[in-house]
Amino acid sequence: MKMATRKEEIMEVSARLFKEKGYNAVSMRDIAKAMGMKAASLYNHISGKQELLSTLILQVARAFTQGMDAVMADAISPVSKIEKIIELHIEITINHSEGLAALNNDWMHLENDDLADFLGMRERYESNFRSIIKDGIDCGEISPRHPEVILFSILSTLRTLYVWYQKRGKLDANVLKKDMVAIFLQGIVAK
Amino acid sequence: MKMATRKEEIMEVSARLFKEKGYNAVSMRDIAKAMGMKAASLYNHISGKQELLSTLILQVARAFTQGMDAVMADAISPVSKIEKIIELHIEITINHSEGLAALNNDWMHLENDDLADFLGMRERYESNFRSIIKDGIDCGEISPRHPEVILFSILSTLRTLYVWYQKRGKLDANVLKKDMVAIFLQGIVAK
DNA sequence: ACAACTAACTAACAATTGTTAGTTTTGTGT
DNA sequence: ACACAAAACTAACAATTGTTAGTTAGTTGT
Repeated sequence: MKMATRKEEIMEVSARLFKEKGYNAVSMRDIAKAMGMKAASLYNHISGKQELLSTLILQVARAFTQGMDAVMADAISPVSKIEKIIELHIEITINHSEGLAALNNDWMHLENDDLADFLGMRERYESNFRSIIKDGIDCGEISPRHPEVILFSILSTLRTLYVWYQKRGKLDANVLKKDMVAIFLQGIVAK
Repeated sequence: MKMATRKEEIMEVSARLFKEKGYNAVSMRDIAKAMGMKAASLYNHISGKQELLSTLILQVARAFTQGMDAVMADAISPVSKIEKIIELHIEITINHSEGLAALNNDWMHLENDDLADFLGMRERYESNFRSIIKDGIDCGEISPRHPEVILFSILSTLRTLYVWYQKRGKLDANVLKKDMVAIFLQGIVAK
């Protein structure tokens, strides 16, 4: 039985609103109105506004961490790892589209341990990605450009995927993956 | 004489704060404190918080529009145009670093005409970029991938440039440009 | 010295914020 | 039918928000 708890409903609604206007521009009363109830009633299900944000963000962050760990454990070439990372981002974009906006735009409003957890995961993620690129350059599989530029070119695109994915009328996930891999690996110039 | 007016100082300080915490998380009292004065005193120089945001964003948006117009007027190949666009973004990133954050993250808090102006400029910009890519594909200069995927891959990276540019200890603008052009045109795979 | 400006100040406002306390309604198992 | 828990409600709170009014200090031109 696919029974969504009331708490999960609140989280979905909040995620949608946060995505549209940002964490600070959404009031508890806004969330309540979208749920068809009064602000005070929300507190029967959640501890506060912060919980909404941190649950949302850390959930997605853990999905990334977990996915990256799997990629790192795989005994494949650096370029194949990058392909897997692109797949990972597409999959998370499809399944956590709303939470991704909060992660990208509102992580700085996390507090204390939640903020530290997030930053830790982000740093580990980037550092894993960086080492994949460096390995690729060292073994001659990847062109010897500045690793940081490669990293941020790919990562910026992957991180912003959620903005485009639904706006541009549902391009198929497989087409998207194939084209993105082609662009980053072979470039856009016809040969 | 390089005399910055008080209003310009306020705009710089606001831009810095908006970049760190986002428009809605910065109060007029925050801005005032950073300026070493009281919130009410700000109103001797500006009309309100909205003016700060719209001035900041529309200034940068106009720089983009102007730059794109110049590129479109140039009688060069599609790929050369894309190179020029990359240059344009790097230049704006260096000169308007702070305003870029507001443009990227807080444009939805613009009101009325300002919002309409911004959306108009953004749409025109993207549509110009899209037509350059399509021209390139039509004339065989660019690989026949989904144009939308090419567009958003490049544009996402360019738009997020400001986040990385200063964090990663000042990599030279020329190196940055050379590597980014190489990555998008030739890809990252060694040949 | 005096008038005119500029730019700071203090004090206060109405609205909105997240949240709590206490109460009533709704639904479920016995 | 009754008890119990879940989940909604009303009312209110202290704090913070953007902004205005009125005042005072500092600078400049004559």
